[in-house]
Amino acid sequence: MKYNFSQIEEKQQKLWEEKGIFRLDDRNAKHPYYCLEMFPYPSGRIHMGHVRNYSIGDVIARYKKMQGFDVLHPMGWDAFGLPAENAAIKHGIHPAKWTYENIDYMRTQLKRMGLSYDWSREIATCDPKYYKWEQLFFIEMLERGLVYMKKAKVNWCESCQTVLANEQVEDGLCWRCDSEVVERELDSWFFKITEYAEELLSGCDKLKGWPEKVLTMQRNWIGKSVGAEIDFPVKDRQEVIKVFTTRPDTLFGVTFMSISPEHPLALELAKGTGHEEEVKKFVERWKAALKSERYGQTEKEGVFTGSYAVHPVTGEDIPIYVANFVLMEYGTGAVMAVPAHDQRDFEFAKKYGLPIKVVIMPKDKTISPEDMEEAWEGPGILVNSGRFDGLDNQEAKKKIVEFLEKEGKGKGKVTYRLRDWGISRQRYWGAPIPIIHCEKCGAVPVKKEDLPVELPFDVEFDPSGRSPLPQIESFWKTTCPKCGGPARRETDTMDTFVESSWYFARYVCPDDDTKPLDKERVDKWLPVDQYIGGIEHAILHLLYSRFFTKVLRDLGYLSVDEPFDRLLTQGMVLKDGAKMSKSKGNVVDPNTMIERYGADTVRLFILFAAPPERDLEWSDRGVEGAHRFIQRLWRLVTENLDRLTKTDYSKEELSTLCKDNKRLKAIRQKTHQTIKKVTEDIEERYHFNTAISAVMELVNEISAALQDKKAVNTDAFWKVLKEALEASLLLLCPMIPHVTSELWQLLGHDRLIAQEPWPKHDKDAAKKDSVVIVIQIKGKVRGKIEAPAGADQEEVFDLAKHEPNVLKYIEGKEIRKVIYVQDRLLNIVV
RNA sequence: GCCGAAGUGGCGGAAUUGGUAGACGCGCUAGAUUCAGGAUCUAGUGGGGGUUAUCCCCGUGGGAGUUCGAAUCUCCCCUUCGGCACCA
Repeated sequence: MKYNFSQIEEKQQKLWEEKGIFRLDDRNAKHPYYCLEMFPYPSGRIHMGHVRNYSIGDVIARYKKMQGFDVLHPMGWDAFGLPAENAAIKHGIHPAKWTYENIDYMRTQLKRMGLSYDWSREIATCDPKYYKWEQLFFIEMLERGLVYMKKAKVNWCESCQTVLANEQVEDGLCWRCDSEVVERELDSWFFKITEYAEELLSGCDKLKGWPEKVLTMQRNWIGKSVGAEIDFPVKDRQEVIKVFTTRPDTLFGVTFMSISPEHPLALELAKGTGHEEEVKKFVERWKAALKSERYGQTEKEGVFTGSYAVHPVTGEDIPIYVANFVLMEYGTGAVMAVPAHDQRDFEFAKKYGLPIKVVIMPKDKTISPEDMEEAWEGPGILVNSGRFDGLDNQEAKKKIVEFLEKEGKGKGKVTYRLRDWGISRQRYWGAPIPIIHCEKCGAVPVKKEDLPVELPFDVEFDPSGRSPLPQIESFWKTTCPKCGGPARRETDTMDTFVESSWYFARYVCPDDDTKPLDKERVDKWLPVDQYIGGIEHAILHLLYSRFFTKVLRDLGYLSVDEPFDRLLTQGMVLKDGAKMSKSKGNVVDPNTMIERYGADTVRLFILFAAPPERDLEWSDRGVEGAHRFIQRLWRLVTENLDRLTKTDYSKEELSTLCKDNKRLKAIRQKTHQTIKKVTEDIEERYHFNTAISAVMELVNEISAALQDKKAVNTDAFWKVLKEALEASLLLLCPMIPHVTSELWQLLGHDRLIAQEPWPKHDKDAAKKDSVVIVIQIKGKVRGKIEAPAGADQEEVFDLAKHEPNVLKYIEGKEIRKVIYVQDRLLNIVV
C-alpha cells in the first residue's frame, strides 16, 4: 500500500469536518482550555511563519483535547489595514473585495494544513458586526474619560498619508514603509493608556507564563521613573520652570538648567537679554532637523538664554540654557543640571565652561571637580548640601522631597515613558470613529442605537493615498445627535490595533448579536490559557491587549485582569540564515511544500527542526528526512496490517507475557518510557523536537525488532509490537494528524484517533530492572557495569571491583572516598 | 551605553535536578540490492593517539575558580542576535 498523502489528507480532513469533532459547545464544556494563535492579516497567502505558528498551536490544542479538555481553538482575520487600500489604488479592486478574496484563499490554505479549528467561530474584524462593538467601547470609554481628543503633534508618514502611534515609529521612520516620519498638528483621538501605566507595569510581575524577554520589553516601554518635580522660579520674572528629576538628592549640585528647544519659554526667556538672536537661530536649526537626525549620538549643544533661575533652596542664580538633548515629550521639557553627577550635564558643563559642584561623595574615594573625568553617578554621602550633609544619598532623596513639599517648592512625582495611544488614522479601510462634530455642541458621540457607523462602500480611491472618506458627502454630512443641527461626521478611522486588542474575547461568543461580550461565557474562558505568536508583537499588540482587557473589565464586560495566561513567542523561519522575504528571494512557499510532501511532513519538519521559541533554519533536506520518517511509519503498519489487525492485547496480558521474556520486556519498557517522555516534553516544555525524536527512537526499535525472524512468529511478540505501534501513533497524532488518523482506522478502530484519550504510561512496565552504571575513578569514566536497578553502593562497588579496567586504577591505591548516585554512577576517589 | 537571549561535531539540534557530552535528524563514508539512477536496508561517522582493548589523551566561544565530578554553578573576557537608547 502506497503512502498517498494527498488522498489521505483530503479524506481525513473531510471526515473531521463531517463529524464536527473540533466544534466546541462552550456552554456545556466541563474542562475549558483556550488555545489561541495570533490571527493573521489576510495579506494574500500564508507564509512559513504562519505555518509554524499554527502548527505549534495545533499540537497544543490537539494534545489538550486528547488530555480530556474542552478546547476552544478559534481562527479569524485581522482584516482592516493599509495593504487592502493600496491594492485598491494600484489595481482598482475594492478593499473589501480584495480582503474577502484573500480570506477565502487563505482559509483553504489553513484547512489544507489540517488544523483543529472550530471554524464556526470565525471572525473578520472588517465586518460591521464586529467593529460595531468596538465603536460602542469607544463611546463608553469616552463617557469614562478614557478617550479624549486634542490637537496634537502627531507622527505623520507622508508615504502612508496617515498618523502613526509612538509604538509605530522606529528610529524616526515609519514601521511599515521606512520613510521619514514628520510632525504635524492634527485633531486626534487618544486612548488614555497612561491611566493604566502603573497596573500594566505591576501586572508584569504576575505574568509567570510569559517570556522574561517580553516582560522586560514591556517594562522598558512603560518606563517608570520615580523622582520629584521641583519648581525653579525665573529671576526677575513671573514664570516658574518645573523640572523633573530622579535625583532630588543632587539638588544642591545644580549649577545650571537646560530646557528643550521646544519648551514654550525657550524664546521668551531670551527676549531682551542680548541673546535673542542666538537662541532663535539655535531653535530654528533644531526644528529644521529631521526627526531621524535628532536621534543617535549627536553632539551635545546648547546656548545661554541670558536668563537665570533661582535655586529653590540656596537662592543662587542658575543660568538657563537651551540644549539639544532635552526632550519636550518627557518630564517637563526642562532639567536641572548637575554636572558632577550626570554624564550628559558633565559633558555640557565641560564644553561651555560651567561650574561643577560635587554633592555626593562616594564611600571609597574622594572626588573633586578639578580632576573628575566623568560624572559620578553612583551612591554616596551628601556633602555641600547644607542641612542634608552626611546623609546617605538614598535617604536624602526622601528627605529632600519631604523638605520641598513642606516648603511648597516641589513634590514627589512618578513619570512614565508611555504615551497615550493615538488611534486616529486618516484612512478608509478601518473602523470609523463614532463621533459627530457639531459647530455648537463640539465632538458628540454617535447614539449607541445608531451603531454601527458603517463604512460607505461606493468610494473612489485617490492615487495620492489620501482617504476618500472626507470626499463622500453622504457619509460625513449628518445631523448632531444632541441639537439636531447640521454636523459633520468624523472621517478618521481607528488604528487597526484596536481590533486586535479584544478579538480573543469575542471568539467566546461570536454568535451574540445583542452585546459585544457575554460576561458569563467570557469569564469561563478567559484568560487565554496559551497564546502563541511572533516576538514582533512583544510591545504593540500585547500591550494594547492588556490595556483593553483592563478597560473592558472596568466597563463591566469581563472579570479578568490579564488576557493571556501563558505566552509562547515562536522564533522566525529563516532560509540561508536570513528571514524569508521577497526582496531577498529566499521565500519557501508553503503551498509548494504541502503539494510535494503533504501537510503532515511540513508540520513534522517544522516541529522537529528546532524548539518553538528559537529561530528555525529551513532545510529542504530536513523536510525529506521528515517525509522519510512518515513513510517508514506508514510501511511499518501497512506491511504488517494482516497480522496486526488479527492481534488483540490487554494491559494485564502484556505484563504477564513480558515477565519472562527479556526481549519483549525491553520493547514494552521503551514504549512506556516514550509515552512518559513525550508527555513531559509537550506538557512541561513544549519541546516538540525532543518529543518527536523520542518517538523516532521507539519506531527505530520496532523496526529492529521486526528483523528478528524467529520472534516474529509468536503471538506475544505481535501483542507487544501492536501496543508499541499504537502508542507511537497516539503520541504523534497532534503533530501529524492525517497519517496517524488513517493508520488508526486501518488498524480497525472505529473512533477517530483525535478523539482517543492521550496514552498514560504504565510505571511498572516503564521500570528498568537492570541499569548501566558508570564507574568513575577520580571523576573519569573507566568502566560501565550492569547492575540491578536500585542496587546500593556496596553492591555496585563490589561489582565494580571485578572490572579489570577499574581494577587497574584502584589496585594498590588507598580509596579516599566513594560517591554513589543511585542507578547512575559510582565515583571512586583514590 | 543599558537590558535580554544565545555561543556544543560538517549542519539542525539533545543532554529536564551538577552525574556516560553529542540523543534524534540531516549530510558524509563503505557495503548489500539495482543495467544505471533513485528508493530501501546494513555498518560507520567529534579530533588525535594506539600495543586495536571493555584502551588512552583532548574536546561544549576564551581564561580562572568551586566540586569527587561542570556544557550546566561563580567571576572576568570575547563574539553573535534581539530590544531600548540623550528618559533627566
